[in-house]
Amino acid sequence: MPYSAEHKQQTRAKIVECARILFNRHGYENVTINMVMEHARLTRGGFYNHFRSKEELFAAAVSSFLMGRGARWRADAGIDPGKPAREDAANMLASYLSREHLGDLDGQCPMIALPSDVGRSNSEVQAAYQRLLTAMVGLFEGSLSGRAAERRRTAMVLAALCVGGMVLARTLPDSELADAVREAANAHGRAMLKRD
Amino acid sequence: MPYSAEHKQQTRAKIVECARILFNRHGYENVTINMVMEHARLTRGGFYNHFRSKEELFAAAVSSFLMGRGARWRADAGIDPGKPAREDAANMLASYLSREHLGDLDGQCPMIALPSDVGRSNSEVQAAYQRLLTAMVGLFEGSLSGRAAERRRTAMVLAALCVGGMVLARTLPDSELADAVREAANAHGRAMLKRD
DNA sequence: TGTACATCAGTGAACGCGCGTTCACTGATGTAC
DNA sequence: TGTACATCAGTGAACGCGCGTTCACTGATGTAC
Repeated sequence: MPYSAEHKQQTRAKIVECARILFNRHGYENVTINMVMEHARLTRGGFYNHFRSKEELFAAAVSSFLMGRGARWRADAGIDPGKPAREDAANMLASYLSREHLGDLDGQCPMIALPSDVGRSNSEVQAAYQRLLTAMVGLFEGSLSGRAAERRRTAMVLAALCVGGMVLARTLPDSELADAVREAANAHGRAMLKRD
Repeated sequence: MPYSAEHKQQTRAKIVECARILFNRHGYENVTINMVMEHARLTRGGFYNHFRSKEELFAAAVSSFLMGRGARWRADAGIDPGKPAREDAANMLASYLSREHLGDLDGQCPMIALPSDVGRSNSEVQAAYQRLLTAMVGLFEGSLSGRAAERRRTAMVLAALCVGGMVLARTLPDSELADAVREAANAHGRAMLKRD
């Protein structure tokens, strides 16, 4: 028997992690299989022992964010539906719209690092993206009070603010303007949570 | 003397218009010079009579949106600084976050069709993108009342809502969820304008 | 304990392909006379 | 008015290159005996 049972799985995980970082940094089209495999200290040819295609790798990379940071969002959202984890929502908002998150090109949420790449990819990738947004909306929703429909609507507005503020901030070359947009979105979201 | 003075300019404009549509539809990396030239009913080689590189074309394409729809935003924003053109802002918000705009893949605002492509492009492209956002923020700003700093902050929040709501809606495969996000952003923005 | 062996993760050369760009050319154009 | 000509927008074949993917192989591994 060759190698241990989890050896292959570990290699796969290493490839996905390298891919996630590289996709975040350079975008889907600008990352080559070769780049990914070299970063994982492997060679080109071995890739197809783990994935059927580059797109399958992309789906795995977007999903892997959900398993990491995204899992925490879902955990926070699901702790106790009766008790609104208000500070969880406030923390999420503040950290999502923070300067640290903006500068963290490698670890950034794919919703802001790769929005158009995902929009053009296959349904597997888009499903992973949707799960990510659903987790975020769920966290906000759980922390709000009032009627279900209204809570849901407010949670979606907060998500749109988070993503919109960061997508803009990421793209604007004038970093003062970028910070102003980010901070305006942050302050408005905070006020919405406080008002609730 | 060969050809008329504006003949070349017209050809160039046709190439830019075809490019703008194709970039919007497929993204920067997935559009080839050949595709653009064929759509303009020209041949590959002639491209370099008009542009030095593909990236220069991209900058021209993003700018061309500013000259079209974007110019209207700036005109609306600048009509009369003293008189807040409130219905202009309400119209902008409603039409930006409309289902029509979401479905109009060809004519869509580049801020939502190409956010990550622009983020990865050169400074010429990013400058065009920033001008687009500045025009949008300017329009909202002019329609609000209150102190300058507060108006600016609110205008930025509205812009983040517009872009965030549409970026999400464009990427979500579940179209009911996409509509819900879009509508939530729309309703919240409308309420902000009304409250002002 | 030691050896023979089957497995398959990983290697690296090669494949066909289409890209952005270059270049020698061609032929429609408007001017000069 | 008619013709010769210089210009240069547009043509289309060709360039080098790097991509995603395939494939014959190799050699580290853990088991069987």
